[in-house]
Amino acid sequence: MTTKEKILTKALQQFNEEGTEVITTRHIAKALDISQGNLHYHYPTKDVVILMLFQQFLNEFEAVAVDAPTTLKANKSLLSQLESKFLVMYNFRFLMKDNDVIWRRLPNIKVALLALFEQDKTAFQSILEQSLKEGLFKKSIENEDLSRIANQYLFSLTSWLTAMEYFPISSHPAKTFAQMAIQNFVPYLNKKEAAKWGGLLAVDPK
Amino acid sequence: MTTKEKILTKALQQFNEEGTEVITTRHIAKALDISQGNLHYHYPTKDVVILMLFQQFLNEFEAVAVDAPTTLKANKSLLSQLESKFLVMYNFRFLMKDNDVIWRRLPNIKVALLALFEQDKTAFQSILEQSLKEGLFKKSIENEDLSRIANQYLFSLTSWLTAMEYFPISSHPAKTFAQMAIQNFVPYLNKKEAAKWGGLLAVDPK
DNA sequence: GTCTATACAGCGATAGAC
DNA sequence: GTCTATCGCTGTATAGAC
Repeated sequence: MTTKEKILTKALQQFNEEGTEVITTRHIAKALDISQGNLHYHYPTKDVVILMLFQQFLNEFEAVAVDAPTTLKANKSLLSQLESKFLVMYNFRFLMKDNDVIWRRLPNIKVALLALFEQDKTAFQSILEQSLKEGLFKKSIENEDLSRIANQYLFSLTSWLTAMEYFPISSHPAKTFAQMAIQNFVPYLNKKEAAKWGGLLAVDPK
Repeated sequence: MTTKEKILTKALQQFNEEGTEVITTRHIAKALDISQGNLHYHYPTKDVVILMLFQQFLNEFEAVAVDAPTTLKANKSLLSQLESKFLVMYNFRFLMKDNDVIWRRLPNIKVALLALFEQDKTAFQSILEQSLKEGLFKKSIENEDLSRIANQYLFSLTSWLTAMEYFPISSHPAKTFAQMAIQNFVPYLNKKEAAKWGGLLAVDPK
C-alpha cells in the first residue's frame, strides 16, 4: 500500500473510532509514523481527506446498489443486498454519525447524501409498486400505505447509525438494522408472502 | 433575565444553529456583548454550560412526560403529549443531533440519555400491553409484534432529529415526526380503532 | 517523497484591576 | 459582577532542506 493509500485507510479508521472533530492531521500522521508535512504533501487539507473518503463511500455504495431486484418476491437477494449497503454505511459511519459536523465543514456532502438516499428510496418504492401489481399485498392496502412504507424505509436508511447507539444488540449492527429497515412492509403482505418474510427476518434486537 | 440566564439561552440558540464544535465561549460572549472573562465567571468551563443545558432538557422532558395516558384509547392526549416531548427535544436538538460529539466530551450524558429513552420506551410498551387487554388490536396480533412496535417507537424517538434532515416537510418537524413515530401500531389495530387513529394522523411528509 | 521547523490563528481558561 | 490582558496549548497549513 502506498503512503497515500495508507493515509486514507488510517484516517477512516480513526474518524470512525474517535470522531472527525478530535482526530487531527497530527494524529493520523503520528499513527502512521510519518510527518505531518508528508501528509499534507499528499492531501493539502484535512477537508480533502474527508472528501476522498466520501467519494470512496459513494463508489462502494453504488457498486452494491447495482443489479437490484425488482420485486419483494426476491426475498433473499433483496435482504442480502440491503445488508451489503448497510455494511458499506457502517464502514464509513463517521460520515453519517457526525453528519452535522461534516455538513457544516463540507456542505456539498450534504447535497450528495440527500440525493443518494432519495434515489435509493425511489428505487425501493418501485419495488413496492411492482409487488403490488404482482398481488403480494393484502387487498386492503392503499396507495397511501405504499408511500408511508417508503418513507419509513428512508427513515431507517438515513438514521439507523444514530439509533444503533440506543439498542443493545448481539449480531452485527448492519445485519440487524437492515432487517429492521425492511420489516415495515410485512404487516401489509398477504399471508403467503408474510410467512416467507417472517421466516427470513429473525428476531428483533435484544 | 440575569446574565447567568442570558448565557444559557444564547448558548442553546447558538449550539442548535451552528453546532457545539464551532461555537466557542468567545462567540457566546460576543453575541451577548459581555466579555469572555465574565462568561467564565458564571460558568467555569464550556462543559459546564453544556451540562446545565442538558439538565434543563431533562427537567423539561420529564415535566412533559408526567401524567401519561395508559391506553391507546386516549388518542388525542397521547398524540399531543408526544408532540410536546418532541418539541422539547427539538428545542435542545444540539444534544441529539451532535450526540457523538457531545458524548465524547461528556460520557455521562450518554448514560443519562440512554436511560431516559429506555424508560420512555418501557412506558410506551405498557400502553401497548394495556391496549391489548382492552381488545384494541386485531386478533391476529402476537406478542412479538408488540415488542417490535415498541422498538420502532424507540428507533423513532431517538433518531428523528437525524432523519429530519432528509425529509422535506412543511409543518413543524416535532409535529410531523411525532405522528410518524406513533403510526407504527396502526396496521395492528382493529378496524374501529384504526379508523379513529387514521383520522388523527394526517398525511406523511411531502 | 519525506523530513524538520515554523508561521499563524483560535481555543479554553486564569489573573488581576475596577 | 464585569472588564482587559494574557498564558499555554493545539489546530491547519506552508517553507525549505535533503
